[in-house]
Amino acid sequence: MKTPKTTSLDIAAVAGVSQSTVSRALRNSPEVSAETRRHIQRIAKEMHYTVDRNASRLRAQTTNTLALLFCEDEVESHINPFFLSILSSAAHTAANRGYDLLVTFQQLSKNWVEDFQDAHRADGLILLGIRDRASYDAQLIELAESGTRFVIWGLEHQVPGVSSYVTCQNQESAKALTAHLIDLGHSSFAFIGRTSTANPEFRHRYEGYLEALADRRIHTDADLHIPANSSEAEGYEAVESLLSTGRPVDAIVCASDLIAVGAIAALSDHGLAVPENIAVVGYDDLPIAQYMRPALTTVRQDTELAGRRLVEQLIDLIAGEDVQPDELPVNLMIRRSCGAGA
Amino acid sequence: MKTPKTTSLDIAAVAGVSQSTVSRALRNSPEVSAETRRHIQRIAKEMHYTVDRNASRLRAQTTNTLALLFCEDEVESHINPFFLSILSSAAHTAANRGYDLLVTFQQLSKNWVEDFQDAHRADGLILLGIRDRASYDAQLIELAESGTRFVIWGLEHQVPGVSSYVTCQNQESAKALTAHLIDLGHSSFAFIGRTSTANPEFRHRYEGYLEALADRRIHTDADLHIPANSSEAEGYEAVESLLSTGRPVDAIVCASDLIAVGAIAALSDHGLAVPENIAVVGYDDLPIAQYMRPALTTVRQDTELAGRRLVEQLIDLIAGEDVQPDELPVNLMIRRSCGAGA
DNA sequence: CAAGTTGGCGCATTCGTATGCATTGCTCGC
DNA sequence: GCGAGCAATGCATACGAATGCGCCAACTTG
Repeated sequence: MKTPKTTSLDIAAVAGVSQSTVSRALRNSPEVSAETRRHIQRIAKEMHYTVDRNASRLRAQTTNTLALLFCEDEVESHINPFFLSILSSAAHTAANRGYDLLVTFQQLSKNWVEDFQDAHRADGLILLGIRDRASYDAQLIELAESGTRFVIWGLEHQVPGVSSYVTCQNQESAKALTAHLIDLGHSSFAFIGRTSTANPEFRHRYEGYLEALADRRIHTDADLHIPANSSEAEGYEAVESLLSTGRPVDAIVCASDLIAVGAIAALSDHGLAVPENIAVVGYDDLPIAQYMRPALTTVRQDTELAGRRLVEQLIDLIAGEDVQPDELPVNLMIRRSCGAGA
Repeated sequence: MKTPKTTSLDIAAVAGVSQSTVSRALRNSPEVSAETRRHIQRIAKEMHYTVDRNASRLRAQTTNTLALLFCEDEVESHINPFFLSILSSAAHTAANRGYDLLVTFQQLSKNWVEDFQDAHRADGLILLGIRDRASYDAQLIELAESGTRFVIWGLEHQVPGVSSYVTCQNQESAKALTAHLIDLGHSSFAFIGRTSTANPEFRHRYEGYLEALADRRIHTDADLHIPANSSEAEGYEAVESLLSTGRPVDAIVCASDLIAVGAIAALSDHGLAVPENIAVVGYDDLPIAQYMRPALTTVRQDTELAGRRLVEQLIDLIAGEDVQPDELPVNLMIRRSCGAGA
C-alpha cells in the first residue's frame, strides 16, 4: 500500500515495450505476437502486477460485474435457504467467467430499478425471490426499457435480447407428486401455498396438483386451498386454519418445504401423525427434508445448475447473444412423509 | 444506453458552474456554498445523473467496495443457512453506508489471499465460515502483512488497525446450556462437534460444556466427545458411532443445530425418543429449530447485529480508526428437546 | 482606509488502462 | 526488384471525476 502502485507502464519499461503492447498482451489480443505476449505475461506475474479494475473499467465503459438481487418481502422475513445454494453456484460461475458478483437485498417497495442504474454498477442483474408478479411487472418493464440485461429465477419474463429466466418444471413435478400420493391411496387433498397474487412458481405447482386430481376425478374445492407464503410460520397457521374447518383431509401438498415443516409441526401439535394420519409433501428438497423425522417427500431442484444457468444466460445477454430460457428438470424425492419411502 | 451518458460536465453546463464545483457539490464538500450545492444537487437529480463509479474510484484510488468471502471446506458441503442471515444483514449495512458488497465463495485450498489482492478489488474483506484456524493462520498473516483490512466471524484474530473480529459468547452460553441440562436431571453427557483442529467456535462451546460438567462434578471422558463438522450428515454419523459404543447417555450437546438435526434423526431411527430417552440441544437457532418436533433447545445468536458489526468494524478499519472486537450476547432458547420447555 | 483574511469557485492536471490510428519492417507476388 | 499487403508495435488520446492551486471579491480589523 505504501509503495507506488506498479502500473502497466512499469511492466512496459521492464519488458522494453510500450504500454499499449502490455495492455494488449494481458488481454490476449491477437495483435501481439505469441512470444511477446508470453514475455510480458511472465514479467507481469513476476512483478505481481494486476490490471487496475477501475481504470480498466472506466476506459472500457464496462464493469465486469454482475449484480444479484434478493427481493425481500417484509423487513423480518427470512430468506429461503434454498437461495443460498443458488447464490453459491452463481458466485462460482461468475468467478470462473471473470465476473465479480455484487449482492444486494432489496425490499419490494423500494424503487430498485432507479437505484440499480446508479453509476455503471453492473453489466447485468440477477433477480432472486420475485414471487409476486403483479407487484413487479411495471418495474421489470422499466428495467427492460432502460436496456438493462437481467435474468430472473422462477418467473417467466422474457424480452428477447434483454431479459430471460430460469425456472424448473413446477407443474409437471407437482402433478407427478400428487399422482404419487393418489397411487398411495390418499383421496382427500389440501394444498397450502399462496397462488392468488400471481406468484408464478406456486401457481404452477398448484395447477399441476389440480391436474393430477382432475385426471383421477378427485374432487376438491376452494376451502381446501389455503394461501400461505413460503415460511414455516405461515405453514403452521395454514394447517391450524385448515383443521379448524373440520374438513377431513388425508394428504396435504405444500408449495414449499418451509411450509411443509410448519405444517407438520402444527399437525404434530394437534396430535396428528405424519404420515399415519395425514401425508405431507413439500417442494425444494432443503437439506432438512432428508433429516427431519418423518423425512419429507419433496421435489429436488438442481440449484447448482440453476445458479450456473442464470449467470451463463446473463453473460450471453450482455454479449448480445440470443438466449433461450431454461426449464430445468427436477427429481421427486420420495421419503416417509407421504406414506411410502424408506 | 444509446444516449451519450450524462456526465458532471453536462451538469456543470446546465448549472452554470464548473465541473469541479459539481464534483464538490455532490460530495458535500464544505468548499461550495450551501446554496450552490442545493442548486447543483437538484439539477443532478432532475437529469438523473449519478456519479460514474469507475471514474470516481480511479481518481480517488478507492473502491467503495467490501468483499465478503465464504470459506468452503469441500466441494459439496452446504453452507450453513445461519450465514445467510449474516450476509443479509451485512448487505444492508454496507448499502446504507454507501459500500458495494462483493460476494465470493472460496475453498480453503486455493490461495485466495493473492487472488483477492487482484486489482483493487475491494477496500476490505469480511471472512465467514473460517473454522480451522490452523489451516488459515499463515494466510491471515500474509493478508495482514499486505495491509489488507479484514474482519472475521468467529475467530479471534486481531492485528490492531488491520484486522478484527466478531464472535459471540460461545463459552458462557454453552456452559449455561449444559448447566440447564444438569438442572433438569441429566447426568450422562456426550458432546458432538469437532474441536481438534482448532475450530475456535466449537472449541469454546466445548470448553463451556466441560466447565459446566466440572462445576457439578459430572464425569466425562474422551469417548463421549465425538468429532463432527457442522452438517446433518456428520451429526447423524456421530450418533451412530456413539450408540455403537454402548455407553449410556441421557443428554447430547451438539455444537450446532445442523449437527443436532442429524443427531435427532439418528436417535429416532434407532427408536430413541427425544427428549424422553435422550435430551438433545443445539446451537445457532436456525429457523428450523423452532419448527421441528420436538422443537430444538438451542442458543440464538443475533445475526442481524453480527452482520452489522462486521461491516461497521471493517469500515472503521478502512478509515484508519481503532476498532475493538465484539463479543455479542446470546439468548438461550429453551424448547422441548432438552426435556423442559413448552 | 489600507492591509490582511477567507470563502467560493475555476483551471488544469491526474488516476491507469484501452484503443484508433500511424508507423515500421517484412514477406510475397508478378 | 518493387510496390502491395500484412503483422507487430508505438503514439496519442479519451474515459469521467477528484483535487491542488490560484484567483477574485467580499469582509474584517486596527
